[in-house]
Amino acid sequence: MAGKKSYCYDYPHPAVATDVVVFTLVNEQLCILLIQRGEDPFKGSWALPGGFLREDETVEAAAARELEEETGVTECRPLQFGIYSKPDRDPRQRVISVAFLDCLRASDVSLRAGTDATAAKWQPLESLQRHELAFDHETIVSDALVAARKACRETPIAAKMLPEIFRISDFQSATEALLGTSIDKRNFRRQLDEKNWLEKTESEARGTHRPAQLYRLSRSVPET
Amino acid sequence: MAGKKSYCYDYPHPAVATDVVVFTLVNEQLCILLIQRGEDPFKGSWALPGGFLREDETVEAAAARELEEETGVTECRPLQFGIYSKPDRDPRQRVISVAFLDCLRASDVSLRAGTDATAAKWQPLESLQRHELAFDHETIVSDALVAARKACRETPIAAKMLPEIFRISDFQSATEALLGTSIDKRNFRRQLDEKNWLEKTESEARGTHRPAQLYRLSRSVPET
DNA sequence: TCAAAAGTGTTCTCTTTACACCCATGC
DNA sequence: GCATGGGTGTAAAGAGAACACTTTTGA
Repeated sequence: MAGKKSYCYDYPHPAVATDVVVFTLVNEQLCILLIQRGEDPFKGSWALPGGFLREDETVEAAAARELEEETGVTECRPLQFGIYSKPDRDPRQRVISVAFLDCLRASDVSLRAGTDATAAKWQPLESLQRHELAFDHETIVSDALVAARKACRETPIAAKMLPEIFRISDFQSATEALLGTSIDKRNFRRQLDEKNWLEKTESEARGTHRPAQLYRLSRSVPET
Repeated sequence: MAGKKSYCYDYPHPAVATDVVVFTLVNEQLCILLIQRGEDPFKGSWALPGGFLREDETVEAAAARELEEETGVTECRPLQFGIYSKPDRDPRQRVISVAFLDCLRASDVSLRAGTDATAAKWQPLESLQRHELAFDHETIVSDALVAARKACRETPIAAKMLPEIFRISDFQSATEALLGTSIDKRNFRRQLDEKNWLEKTESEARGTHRPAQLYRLSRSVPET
């Protein structure tokens, strides 16, 4: 592609990459997106989606681009939560990774094996085993979970895992899945209407029960 | 020094630098450390201390090293709070900056002009004018202040601006300077002894008033 | 009429804020 | 004895946690 051009500097420059921890719900279970590496090192292992920073983009833009490339989902605003810079974290060359997280709907994602990936999957966090991930991605995932839990108290990020319109109880389950705790229904609803995160829609959800008011994310909302 | 060796890669690699926002108190006023640039771009302007990441160190280590080089203060643990990666933020070349902050005692610092700096000074934050700083360092400083204010609610970081032993009222003034607010004395003391940040020393401060108990930072304390 | 989920208020506890006086010393 | 900062408690308001029953629908 790039021919044989090479880029030279007087001092060593690290490669800079972004890694993205993508959370979603599959059957009410909190999962993260993993891709299977098609190249050494760690060929065959599962790893976080990510890639190298390009010349003309910020790290935020790089993370959003990677996310779109791996999932087909556009208009993400991944949240930066860490930097990983141990000199030997990648055995090939020095790579500094800027880590991001985002939540999105599993149904919007068309899992696609990327350029250097052979497969992709949604991995339930609960059944993620130790030493299953490449590089230091285990550390990144566990830091991401802490950051996501913090974020979902301050922003409606958990709603990004839901359909465009949803019931309050859906939003509560999503939040509970992310936090790993259960929340009292009345307290959850009260705190919710002190914020301005949701707006009513005209529709209701029907089922073998009382119809439920449906909501969507407000337009004027603190993004991630 | 390094001769004419050069480092080549198949893809463009950005330079990675760390910038450190160092807070201290000079006459009860909150100040930050600035250095005057001896080279273009922005020759003669004031900027944050910082420098490039070396091959064998993490960004945290690089920030600590820079801090030591510019101030002579060892054993810092600067706190990472941001990344600045706009492609054109440095007109010479692409530089990504990982930003850190720390608090330290002005009396421990021997201000020294570094390799590419002609001078260094403590700049009172209050009298920092717009457009006075090089690059995007104004943004970095204002983000640092937000991060430092958050940190001083969670850790005794403000005490790092004080002598090794100090009165509670000193700690309160330092906290107030950092927060830019005044705090009720009794509330401050009550909240303080719910934490385990300080331990009593054997000594007292005397003056034309009732002697004051002196404290030091506890050994087992959440570092920055 | 039953099963299933929706929706709704009150009490208690804990945290945060506001506020004023006496104490020990040096001069 | 007076100026200076040190040290202390209580009440009110707000935030977070605990807790149970009625409503509406579909089958």
